[in-house]
Amino acid sequence: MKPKITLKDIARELDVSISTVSKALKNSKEISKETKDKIKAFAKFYNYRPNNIALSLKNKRTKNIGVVIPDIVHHFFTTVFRGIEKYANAMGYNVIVCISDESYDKEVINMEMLANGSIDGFILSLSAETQKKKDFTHLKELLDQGIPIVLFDRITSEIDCDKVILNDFEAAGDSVTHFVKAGAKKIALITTEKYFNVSESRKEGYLAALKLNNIALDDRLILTLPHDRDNTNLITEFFQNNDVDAVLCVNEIFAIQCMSILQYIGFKIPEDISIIGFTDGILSKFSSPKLSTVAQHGEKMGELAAKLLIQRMESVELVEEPFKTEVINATLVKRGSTIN
Amino acid sequence: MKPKITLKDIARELDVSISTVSKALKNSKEISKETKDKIKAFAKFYNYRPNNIALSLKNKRTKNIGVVIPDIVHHFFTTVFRGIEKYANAMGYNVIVCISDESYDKEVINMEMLANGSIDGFILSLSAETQKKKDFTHLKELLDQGIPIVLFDRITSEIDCDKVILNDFEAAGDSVTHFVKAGAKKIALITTEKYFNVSESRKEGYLAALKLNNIALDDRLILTLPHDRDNTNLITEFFQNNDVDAVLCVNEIFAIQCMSILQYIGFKIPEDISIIGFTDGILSKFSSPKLSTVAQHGEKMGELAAKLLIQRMESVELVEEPFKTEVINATLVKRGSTIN
DNA sequence: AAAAATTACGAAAACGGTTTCGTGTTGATA
DNA sequence: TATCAACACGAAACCGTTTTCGTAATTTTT
Repeated sequence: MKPKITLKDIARELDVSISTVSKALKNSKEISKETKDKIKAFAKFYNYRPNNIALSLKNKRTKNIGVVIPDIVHHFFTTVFRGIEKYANAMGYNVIVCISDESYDKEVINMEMLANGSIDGFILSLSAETQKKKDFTHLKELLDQGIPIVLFDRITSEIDCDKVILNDFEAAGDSVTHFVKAGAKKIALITTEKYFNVSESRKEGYLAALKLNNIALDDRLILTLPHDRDNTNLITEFFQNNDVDAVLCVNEIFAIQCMSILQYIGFKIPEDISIIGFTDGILSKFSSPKLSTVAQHGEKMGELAAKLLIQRMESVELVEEPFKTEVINATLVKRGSTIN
Repeated sequence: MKPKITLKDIARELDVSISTVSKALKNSKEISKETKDKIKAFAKFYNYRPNNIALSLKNKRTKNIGVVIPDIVHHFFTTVFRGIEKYANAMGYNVIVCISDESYDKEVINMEMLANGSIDGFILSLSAETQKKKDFTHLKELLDQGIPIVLFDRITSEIDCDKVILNDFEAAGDSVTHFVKAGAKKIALITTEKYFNVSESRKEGYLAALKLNNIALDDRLILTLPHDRDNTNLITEFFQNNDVDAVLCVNEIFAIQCMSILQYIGFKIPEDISIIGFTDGILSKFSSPKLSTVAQHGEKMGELAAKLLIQRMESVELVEEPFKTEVINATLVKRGSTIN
């Protein structure tokens, strides 16, 4: 076992001062070539690497980014995370992940933990509970302390910071229009209970597109499903009681469930009913027929979020740039569950 | 904007020494009650929190765990990660994630990056390239430096450290036996190219179980699929050319692909052919019929890995305990793709 | 009343780096 | 030969903590 070597160790062994060692390793021209060579050779031999913690303390920057997401076992967040990690890593940053598990308390505690020096900035997507509570004081305080934050996907207008979102409104509208062009008239929406800003935007996009296409809104064609429960019966009843020829689902799981149930009842997809789901995840690619989806480009979103954050962190308060909200354009991936 | 407050700030404002402040906040009895109260009140008011970096430098421990996994957009690794994060967080540790992306170089670079003080220990699953190369010097060096490592799932016998694995051999065998009990005779295996120790163990389990059940091995019933390519044609041909009544797949995706293709060709599942896949992910739960799978209990695996690591890190070299290899028992989840 | 013990605090070192500011020794210039 | 710049290096401060040790001042003991 050979423990890590420090500047002090090198200085002692070579009988020079610590400052000389430090300078020599940074190739300072204050130090003579011979001394530098000697020190470098020694350092190399013993595989010297500066201690990150000491550097962080000295420089007052850790080169760590804190990422707080509601859930990791979730395709969209996973892809966003990959984007963040990729970009951050390329820029020399490490990523510390905390999972809020949709809990307000965990979100707050984790962020406060990390804020005490462990990270230089945050990327986060609000937990469901935080969105319900609408209490963002923890974010405000961090921003007050000068810690930059980038919000993505699950954002709030109450906090002034950089943000990355999807054009949910337009994407939902485009899906509806796609249905209409294929001849659909009775277009259903299957969504989740409120307080998710993304679901709301999608619903509004759905409503707007109906109006745009001169289709009267039929409230009965909007099915709102509870979270974390078996929806099979609700969905089955919905399709038995309503005459529908196209369905837009705000997520992939609802879409797949619809498809299974519809096929079980005896509908043909896409001949009888077309389906589009949000989130272009693994389920969509392996269903039969393959599911047409709104691709959210999570990886791109993550990269962009990381880019915004790093820019903000590295622009050492020169001319406070105004906060940006970047919009990622979702794209409709047409597969077998729609008539194209 | 109110910047973070330090001990020094408090000391200056209250006209005492830094040491007094530090002691007061730790409730040392060296300090009089009045002084303590005064300091605590001040600290509370200004929301003082000790700087993690300074603590890390002082204590020579960061309370950070480095997690290196080949891929995050992968159900199994994601669940393992959740288990790690959960346990680590409960124990007051943070988790820094690096994705090796199946690359040897990334694995090495990331680990060396983190090893210079950023973390106290590693949890990792080897990248495909590392397994191919069989070069583990980076791990050996870290262990030499006294940094503990826990390997999970994709492990190697060449490194002496704590490990957590799945009983792949037995799980595969149990699946085969399950097929046999349901009356199957011609049992196929669909696997990946070598160098994944897990696939190898599963194959051996398959072979052993065949022997145990007195079924002669038919080489033609083992299909080895390449990584990262469209396997549709290979699978289709396989089933057209071979008479099979049960299939064991080493992962979920192969299983789902088989099921789609078989159904497309005209087979009924499970009446004509039964299927079992490894990895109890989201695909299995939403296919029709639902896929019977070998649940790997990733979360449990992650928790256990984190537990082993933290134990190792906190047992400050009192009586060097021997390294353990813990085995997680996979369980067969019987769903609609098998006759039960 | 002198000695001893306790109380309450501060100085300083340490963790591992970076960086500013001397300073003694050269060699070149006037 | 006196002056001065260049060279090569070291001392020390600093980042924010913790902790050991020293020490006045007060209280207790004898």
